[in-house]
Amino acid sequence: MHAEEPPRAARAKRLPRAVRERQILDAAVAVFARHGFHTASMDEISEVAGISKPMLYAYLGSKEDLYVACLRREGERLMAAIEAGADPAAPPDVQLWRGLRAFFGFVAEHADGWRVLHQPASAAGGQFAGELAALRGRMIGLVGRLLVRAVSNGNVAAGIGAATRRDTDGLAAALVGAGESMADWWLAHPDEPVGVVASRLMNLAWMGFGDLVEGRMWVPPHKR
Amino acid sequence: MHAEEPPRAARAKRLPRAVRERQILDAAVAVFARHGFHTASMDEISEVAGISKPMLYAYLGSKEDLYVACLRREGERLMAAIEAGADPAAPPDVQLWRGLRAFFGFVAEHADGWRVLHQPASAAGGQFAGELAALRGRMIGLVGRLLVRAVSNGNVAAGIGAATRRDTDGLAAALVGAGESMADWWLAHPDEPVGVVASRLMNLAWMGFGDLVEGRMWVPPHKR
DNA sequence: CGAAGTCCTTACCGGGGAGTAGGTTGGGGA
DNA sequence: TCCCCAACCTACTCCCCGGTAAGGACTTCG
Repeated sequence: MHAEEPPRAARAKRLPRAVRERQILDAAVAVFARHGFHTASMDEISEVAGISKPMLYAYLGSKEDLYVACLRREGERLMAAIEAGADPAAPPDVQLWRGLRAFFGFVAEHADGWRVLHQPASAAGGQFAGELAALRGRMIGLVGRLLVRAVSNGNVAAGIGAATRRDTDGLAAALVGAGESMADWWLAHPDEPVGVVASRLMNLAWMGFGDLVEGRMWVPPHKR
Repeated sequence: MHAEEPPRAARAKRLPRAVRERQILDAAVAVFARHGFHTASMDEISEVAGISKPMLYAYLGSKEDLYVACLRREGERLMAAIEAGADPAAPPDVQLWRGLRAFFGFVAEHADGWRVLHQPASAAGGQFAGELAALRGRMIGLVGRLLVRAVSNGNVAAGIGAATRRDTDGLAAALVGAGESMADWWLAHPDEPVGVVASRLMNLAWMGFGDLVEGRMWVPPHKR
């Protein structure tokens, strides 16, 4: 039944340890990004890496060790990307600008790494991912319509006038994410009263968007 | 070995179906919140619910069905809480204010529900939860220090002067969450160039915080 | 009292996947 | 040329956990 065994020379043979470890980590990141930790199988990782299973254990240890290794490598890469553009001498707004550029740059270049870092979710086969996405979509839609209404009551900021719908959708997603994140933070600081937390986010969100409505924008220094 | 079998009357016996279903869902939400979907076992859920395993399957179907039921119930509760305070006649800022209050109110009263909805993560036994939390902490620290520096360069907003450190930490968490969320949104709209996404979040974040630095605040109408 | 139906349990099955035992190949040194 | 060791694979074992079969007890109605 193993009639047409492929020449097998296709799989580069007997590589030095460091190279193999890189290959394995790359494969693991890809698989973990697609399936999440639990649904990912060591068999699939070994297959993607073009290697047999015992090699994984010989080089990277248990499945948990391997996952931690992925988290560490991608995490370090992310932090390195952000800190690379850091310039403590620059004014705060420029620093923030550069940090955001670096962050989104990382996401663009290492989408799988970002997925591994951010969504240990996606665990099951996209089944209740649908449920969650639907709920999230409803909330984003709610906020988005609110923003659209607010925009139509004020002056549309010049820079975002062209693709308003896109902008409001993206901003709505950001607001929802900010709310979720602050909620997590709140769980770690339970002594804060509701009003303080809510008004803090309110100040962040509304004052920012209020400025956009009135046509004030932050622009990168020197045309970039 | 089953020497001192407890009277077992402690477990309320022979309850009507509706009550049992509520008990089961409550237990499932608690367990899923603590362990995530995959690491949670039906045995543990049945134990927490004070019931035997086949009852779960008789009443709620498979493990996935049960999980979906939890998502739906908690999701509906969340949406209901938010929509309850909605008043389309109110001005946008008041609407947003009420929505935030309702949202955080839900999180406060149904922390487990929120966890189930938001972090299908936490999958493994808090092991690499630590890894992720550490990375997130570094990023929040980075942003937090940036905000502290920015505040000390401007006028401290009157309302947040007392607990500046807390405020900046919370705002930093919110900004990080907004960034993560917008990153996810971006993955669903890959045609957007980096600069557009980054500057959109920049406008949201900085203009909002810029106002705070200059002492301008949004205040709830009529002292609430 | 007996029949009927519902609630509930113990005790098991089967599959999938983490982890391993042991043999095989190929290259570098004597 | 021959040996030896490191890289590598095939082919298992074993456990955990989702799911179920088959039967027991309490309650209610004729």
